[in-house]
Amino acid sequence: MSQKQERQQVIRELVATRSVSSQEELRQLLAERGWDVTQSTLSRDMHDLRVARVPTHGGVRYTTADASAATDNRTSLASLVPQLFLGLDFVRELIVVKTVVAGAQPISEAIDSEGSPDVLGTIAGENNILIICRSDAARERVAKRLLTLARK
Amino acid sequence: MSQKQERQQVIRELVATRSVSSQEELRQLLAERGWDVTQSTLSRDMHDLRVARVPTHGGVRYTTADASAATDNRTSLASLVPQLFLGLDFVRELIVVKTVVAGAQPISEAIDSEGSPDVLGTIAGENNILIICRSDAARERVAKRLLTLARK
DNA sequence: TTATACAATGCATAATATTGCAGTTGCTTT
DNA sequence: AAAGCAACTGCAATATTATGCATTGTATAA
Repeated sequence: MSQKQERQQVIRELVATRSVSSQEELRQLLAERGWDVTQSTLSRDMHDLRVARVPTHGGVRYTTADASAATDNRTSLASLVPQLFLGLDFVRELIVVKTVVAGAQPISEAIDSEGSPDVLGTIAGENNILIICRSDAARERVAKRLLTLARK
Repeated sequence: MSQKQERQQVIRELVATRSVSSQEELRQLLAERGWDVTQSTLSRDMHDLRVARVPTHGGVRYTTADASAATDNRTSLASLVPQLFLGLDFVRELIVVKTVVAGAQPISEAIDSEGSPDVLGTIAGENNILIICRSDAARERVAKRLLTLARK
């Protein structure tokens, strides 16, 4: 994955999980995580990612489109993940997938319907999915697959 | 209906039906229709109306945001927990939190939005939350924090 | 390796949007 | 009608975001 793609993935997650209100603020959050770029680059990233700037009660906030806008009856993981996936993390045989708002349910269903022997089952919240895998090795395969799909 | 309200209604329609890409452009559209205001006022109107600025293929356009995007009702754990928390239990890197009815969702969101590295993610049911932590040590910290907040 | 083509990025600056402040307008109360 | 208030708005100064251009990085072909 190129630097740019990785960075943009991190941006998607940051913007979805925190209340980022300027590109300069985002630049600092990225810097704390080791990504050193200028505001110019972020302006371009935000455009690439179609991250919207929406007014909130006392200011503004960046946000990604939610699942309702991105999903039109598509059900395969391959078509869902690039749109809805924000990031994942894991411990032992558990994977936690972060998604855009309302993105957990459709992805979760898509995973379940694949009936993979690696996956015991999934539980979806609002924007998190818990995937219970059969083993550490299984977890590795599942995580890798998702990450691959995520970068279109 | 006040001038302001009428104007904002017109703005809603304009923004919904045309591709407006700057407040200055909007100002001109309004001027053609007899509304003479400065861009400053439009900035305030856009905020009142929660009109989002979203990047498109070759530029940006304004669009009315849906409620979820504009709402910034992220409340702090510190204020939520004393009200809603009932107790917790854990095993390995998992914590199960019991809350009052309907208390799981808000606490869950508050935890997620903190973006703690100790927490991989949370899944909320009606009055139970599953918190997936990064490690046993992380689980200890998170549990301790919740218990501390609970007795304030 | 070197050359070539193109993507990615920073810098400086232009384009846009936000906001403090003061003046005006419109309402309500006395 | 006059006074008191709060909402509304313009102006000018700030703050934030976008972008042209030059440079640097990267992948590919020779």
